Amino acid sequence: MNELSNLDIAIVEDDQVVREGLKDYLQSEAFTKNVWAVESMELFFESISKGKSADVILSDIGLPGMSGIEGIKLIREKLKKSDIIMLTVFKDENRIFKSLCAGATGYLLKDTPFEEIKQAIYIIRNGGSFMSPAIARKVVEHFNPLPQNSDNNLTAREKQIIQGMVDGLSYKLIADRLGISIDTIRYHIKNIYNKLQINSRTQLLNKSFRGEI
Amino acid sequence: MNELSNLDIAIVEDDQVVREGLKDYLQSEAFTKNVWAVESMELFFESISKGKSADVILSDIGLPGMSGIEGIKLIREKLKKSDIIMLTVFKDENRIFKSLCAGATGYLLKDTPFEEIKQAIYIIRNGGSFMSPAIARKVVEHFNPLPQNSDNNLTAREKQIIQGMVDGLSYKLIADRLGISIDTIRYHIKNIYNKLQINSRTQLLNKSFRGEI
DNA sequence: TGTTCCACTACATCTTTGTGTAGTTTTGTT
DNA sequence: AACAAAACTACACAAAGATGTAGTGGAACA
Repeated sequence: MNELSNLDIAIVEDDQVVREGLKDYLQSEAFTKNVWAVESMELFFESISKGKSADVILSDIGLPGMSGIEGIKLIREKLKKSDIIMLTVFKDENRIFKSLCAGATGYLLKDTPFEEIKQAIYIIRNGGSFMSPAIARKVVEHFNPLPQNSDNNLTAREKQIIQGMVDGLSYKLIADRLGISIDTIRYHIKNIYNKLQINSRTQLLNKSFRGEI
Repeated sequence: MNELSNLDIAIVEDDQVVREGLKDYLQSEAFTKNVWAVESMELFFESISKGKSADVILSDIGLPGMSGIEGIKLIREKLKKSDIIMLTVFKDENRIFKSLCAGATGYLLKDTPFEEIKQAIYIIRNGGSFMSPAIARKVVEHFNPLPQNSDNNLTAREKQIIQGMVDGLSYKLIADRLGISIDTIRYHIKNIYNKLQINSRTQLLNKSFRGEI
C-alpha cells in the first residue's frame, strides 16, 4: 500500500466529543496536512466556498439542517476527486444504500476505533473501499436476497409466460415462442394477475424487477 | 469479536501450491476443527455426500469442470448455514456480481495474505462480511454509476411522463396527474419512443430499471 | 419578422391488452 | 373409474396503447 501524505480531511459531525476527538487523532497523524471539523453540512459548504479543501470527508448522517446524505449529493457535484466516508450509527439498509447511491466510497459505524478509521482512509485513498463488516454483510446480501415467498404458487407454465412478458414480447410473440394460441396466453395471464393481485403488465414488471416473483 | 472454534473449513482450489499452503496454514489455527481441500467442485460435492461438513468454503472461480460460481448456487441449496468466500484472481465486475448474486458472503483476491484470510473468516463467521478493498470499491461504485449518457435529450415534460409510466399509471391517470389531456400524453409518448427508439411501455420500463434513462 | 423548440389539443385508426364466459383435453392422484 | 388441477381453445367486448396527421400558441433567439 502506498504511503499517503498531505491529505486535507474534513469532519462533519454534530457530536462535539466525537468531532474533536477524531480531529485531534487525525491531526496527530503524519499523513494529514490539514484536518478541519464542522458541525453541519451548511458550515462545510461555507468553508469550502471560503477556500478550504478536503480530499476526504468524514460525514455523519444525522446532522442539523441538511442531512449527510443530501450533502453527499452536493459534494459529488462540487468536489469530483474527494472521497466521502460515512461515519454514523445508522445501519439500516435504507440509509446504507442511499449513501452509496449518492456517492459515498466508504461506510463506517460510529464505534469504529480511530485506528481502523485511519486504515479505512488509507485503503480508500489507494483506490479501494472499506465498509464496517456489518455494513458489508448487508451490501453482500443485497445481491442475494432471501428466497422469495413462493406462496403465490405460480405454475411452471405461468412462469414461462411471465418470462415472455418480462422479455417485452407481445401476447402474439409469446404464443409463437411457446407454440400455443394467443387465447391461451390471455387465459394464463388472467390467472397470473389474479394470483398476484395485479391488473397490468407494468405491475408485473415491477414485481419482477423487485425480485418478488 | 467473539472467539471461534471448531470450524470445518473446505478449500476448493485447483492450484496445488495454494491449496496445500492454505490448508496447512488454517489447520495450524486453533479455531479450526477440520480443514480439508479438494481441487474441484465435483470432488467437493462428492465429499459432502460422503459425510464431510463445511462451515466455511473457500472457493476459487476458475476450476476444472464446474466453475466456482456454479458451485455456489448448488452449495446455497444444500448447505444453508455455510459461508462461501471466493478466493480468486478475478476482479472483473461480471464475476464479482455473479458470485455475490449466487450467494457468496466474501470475496478475496488471491494475493491476500493468509493472516488476512483468517481475519476475513472471523469477520464473516461473526455475521459481517469482508471483501478485498478493490472489490469493495467496485461494489460501492455499482451503486453510484457514472452519470448516464444523456444524449437522448428528453425534455423535462417528457421525464415527467416517463415517471408516470414507470409508476404504472394509464395514459388517462398520467393526464389527470399533470392536468393535461390524454392526447397530449400520446403526443409526448410518441416523441419519447422516437427519441429512445423503442415502441412499447415494456421497453421503456426496461430502460428505466437499467438506469439508461 | 422569421425560425426553432416546446407544449398543448384534436381526430382517426389500428393494434394490443385485459376480462368475462364457455368448453375440451391432458395429466396426476386416489 | 372418478376427481381435481393444469393446460388449451374460442368468442365477445371494452379499454388502453401506439402512430399518423393537423393545427395553435408561447418562449427564445437571430
